[in-house]
Amino acid sequence: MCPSRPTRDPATPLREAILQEARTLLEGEGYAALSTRRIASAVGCTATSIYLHFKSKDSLIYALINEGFEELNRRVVEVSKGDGSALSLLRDVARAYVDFGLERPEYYEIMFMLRAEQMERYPVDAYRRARRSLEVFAELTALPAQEAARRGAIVWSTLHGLVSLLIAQRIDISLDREALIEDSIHSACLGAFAALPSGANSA
Amino acid sequence: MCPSRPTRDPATPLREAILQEARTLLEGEGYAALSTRRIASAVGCTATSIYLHFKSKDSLIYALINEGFEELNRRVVEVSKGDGSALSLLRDVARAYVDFGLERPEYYEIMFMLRAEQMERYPVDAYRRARRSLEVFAELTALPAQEAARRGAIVWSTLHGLVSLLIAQRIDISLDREALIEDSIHSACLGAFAALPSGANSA
DNA sequence: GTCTTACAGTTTACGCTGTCAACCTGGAAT
DNA sequence: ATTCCAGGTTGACAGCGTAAACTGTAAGAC
Repeated sequence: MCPSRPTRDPATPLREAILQEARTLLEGEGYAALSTRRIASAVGCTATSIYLHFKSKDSLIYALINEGFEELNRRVVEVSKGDGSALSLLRDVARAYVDFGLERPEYYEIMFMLRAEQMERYPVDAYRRARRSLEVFAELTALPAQEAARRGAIVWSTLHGLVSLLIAQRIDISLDREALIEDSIHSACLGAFAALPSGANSA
Repeated sequence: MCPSRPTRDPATPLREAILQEARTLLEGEGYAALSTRRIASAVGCTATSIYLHFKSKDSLIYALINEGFEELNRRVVEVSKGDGSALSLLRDVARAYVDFGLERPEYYEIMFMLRAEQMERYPVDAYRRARRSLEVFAELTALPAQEAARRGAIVWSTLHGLVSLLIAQRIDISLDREALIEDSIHSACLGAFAALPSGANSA
C-alpha cells in the first residue's frame, strides 16, 4: 500500500511500456541518453527486466530503427507514386528523404549514423525491408539494374552526406540552409541522370 | 628490482607515450577500443595519469583529430596546387579527400562521424584550422564568396556521404566500388559548376 | 485441494567506463 | 635541513550492459 517505487501501469504490457519509454527518451534526449537503467526507472521496472522482452539493448534499438524505416519507407513510397517526369519525381522523393532526416534527426541517427560494426548483426530480412527507400532512388532512374543501383547509391550518398552533416551541425551556420538543401537535391538528381565517366564499364 | 608492472620507457615523456599508444589503439582497433584504462595499461601508467597531461578523454581525442586534420590538409592543399583546369583540380582534390577517408577510416571517423554535441566544445582556433581542407573546395569554384561557400559545402557533403557510407559498410558490396567512387566524384564536381536553382538568391 | 510447472519479475553481482580527491615521492630551491 | 612542487599512484564514485540466481504468482494436472 505504500509503493516507494513508481509502480507502472499494469494495463499496458511491459514490452510496450519499455518501447514507449525508449521512444520518448530517444526523441527527447537523443540516442546517448538511452540506457537500460534510465528506461527501466522511468517505466517502473528493473533494468534486467528489459532482457525478458529484448535479447539485448541493441535489439531494443533495432525495434526503434525498424519503426524509423517504416516511417521513412511510407513517406518515400507515397511520394514516389505521384505523377510527373522521372526527374521531378526523383526530386520529390529526395526532398522527402531529407525532410525525414531533418524532422526526425534522432531516428535518422540510429538508422544511418550508428557504427554498424559495433552493433549486433542486423537481422537479414529486416535489412531487406529497411533498404526499400533506397531502392526507390535506383528504380526512378529507369536504367538497367546494375547501372541503376550505382546511380541510386550516388543519389543516396549525396543526400546522406547533406543530412548527416546538417544533423551533426557541422555545416557553417552562416550558409542559407534552405538554398543549400535545394541545390544539393538538384545536384543529387543531376548525378542520377547525367553522363558519368564509368558508363563504359556497366554490364 | 622486480617491476611487476611493465614500467614504461622513461626516455619518452609520458604525454607522448600516451598519444602514441592512443594512435596505435585507434588505428588497430578503432575508436570504440580507445579507453583510458587500456591506454594506461599499455603505456605502463595508471588511467588517472592521463589527466595530468590531458584535460579529459575528449581533449586527448581532439589531439588525434588535429593530427588527422593536419594530414588531410596537407594532402588536399598539396593537390590543390597542381595545374590544370579548375574542374580537373577540383576532381583531384575530391579524390584526395576520398582517398584520405578510405585509407585512414579510423581518423575519418573521429574527425567527421563523431557526434559533436556529446563532446566537449572543440577549441575555436583549432576548428578554423580544421576546416582548411573544406575551404579549398569552395575556393576552387572561383565564385563570389557566398555562392562559393554553398558550392563548396555541396561538394563536401557529397563526398562525405560517399566516404561515411563506405566506411560504415552500408553500401551494397555487389556494387563496383571504384566506379561508384569515380561517378560520385564526377557528380560532386558537377554540383560545383552546374547551374543550380538557388542561383537567384545569392547576394 | 494439493503439487507441479512455467512465467514474469527482482536482487545481486561482474567487469567495464570516465573522472575526482586524496595521498605519496623524489628532486630542486631556499 | 626544510619546504615546495611536479608528476605520479591509490581508491573511490556513479554509471554502463548484462548474466545468474532467486521469488512470487497463476494455471493445470492429479
